Amino acid sequence: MAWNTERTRELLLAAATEEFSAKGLAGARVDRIAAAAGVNKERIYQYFGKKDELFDAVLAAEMVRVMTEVPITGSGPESFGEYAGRLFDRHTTDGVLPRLLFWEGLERGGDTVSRATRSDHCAIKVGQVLEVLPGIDRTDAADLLITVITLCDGWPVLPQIDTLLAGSSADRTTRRRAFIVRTATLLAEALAAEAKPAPEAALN
Amino acid sequence: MAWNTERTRELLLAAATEEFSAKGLAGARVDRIAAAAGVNKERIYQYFGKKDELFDAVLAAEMVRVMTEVPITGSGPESFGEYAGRLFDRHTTDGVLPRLLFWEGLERGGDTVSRATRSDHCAIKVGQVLEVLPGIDRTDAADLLITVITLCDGWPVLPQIDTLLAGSSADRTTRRRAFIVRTATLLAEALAAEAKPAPEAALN
DNA sequence: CGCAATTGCAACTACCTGGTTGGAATTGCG
DNA sequence: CGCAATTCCAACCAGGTAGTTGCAATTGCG
Repeated sequence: MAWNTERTRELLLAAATEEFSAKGLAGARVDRIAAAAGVNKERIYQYFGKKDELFDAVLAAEMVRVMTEVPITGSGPESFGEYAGRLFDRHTTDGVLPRLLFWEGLERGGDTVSRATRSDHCAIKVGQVLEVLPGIDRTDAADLLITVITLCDGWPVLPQIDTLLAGSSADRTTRRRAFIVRTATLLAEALAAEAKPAPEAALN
Repeated sequence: MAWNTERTRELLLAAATEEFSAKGLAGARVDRIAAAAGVNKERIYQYFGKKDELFDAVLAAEMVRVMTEVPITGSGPESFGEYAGRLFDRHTTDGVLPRLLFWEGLERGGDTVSRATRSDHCAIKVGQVLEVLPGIDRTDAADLLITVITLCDGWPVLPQIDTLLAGSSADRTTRRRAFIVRTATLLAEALAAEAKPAPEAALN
């Protein structure tokens, strides 16, 4: 054996991540990925099979990365709101994962090739929510997560909406962040209050 | 003069809407649009210039259509929540506009060609929010709209997220709708309360 | 050093793309 | 009916695509 095969793989994966994020599955060019990685074209087919499978590898890796980089910790609605803020920041400074997710949703209509590995990590995420907001319904936890993810991921992908509706003031990002954090906290509070009814107020 | 030129235009626009929604700007095929419209290829270039401009025409038309079909009416937070529900329904039964918006955001990075006409209609929308929730800040109204639009539009485009996080139970759509309506109502209540401080409770 | 695994190179296939062109056919107003 | 505007048809262009192949060069373990 010879060569550092692992390094070649990672170079390709990194270049592919950039390319797919920018241009999508159909728009990405295999030649460009190989050139950016400084690696020959056929390595892609050797290591990942075809374009589609390379995209899968990229998306899975990126999901796991972000999920571990931005954990849900602490306890109570405030903590959950603060998580939303961190996720927002992460996506604002690096919009790769949001873009990959929306590309996948649009170009493949949700028919993921390798759903298996990813769903495990997602289950962990729902578990984290239940730890921070104990007692709430599992379905509500999932919906809460979906809401926050949709809001944080949608922001870097839909700059038009913001410009059209709110104009282009300098600190739009700051305002949007604050609004999302507020939304997340508010929702978490509502669900938590419902889980363990307050001493004075009953259900409703 | 002869021929029904207006009809030709509309046939092309309808076919293009379908094609662009499904495949995006880069993925759409001019030949396929022409064939679906039962019209010859060069008509597209004659009427709309190039592919890009056809996309603009499609997106503008679709935005105006949905905006007029789903107005923001009534008064109070409940009314706003009900608007969110109607928007959700509209996008769930016909996901064309959401897809077009996300395609544009991803493929053109927010650099819209014809922003002018669309921004007018958006200003109207913000105005409608201010009528339903009088007294709230204009920026908050915009953020409220952006939030609801992101949630309602993101849903049909990101089926993966839902499947991964919440499983694939039969009534996911119903649950998601309820959660979004609740979120919209909750936010509207919070902003309205802030606008005209309650008799008993002061600011904060 | 030797040798097998890995890689670079460059050409190649087979096909698809947006956009254009020239001429013939169709339409319906006046 | 005449005629001009509109449309169809079919070929065409220049360029780009994913994926493959055969061969020579490089690498580093044993």
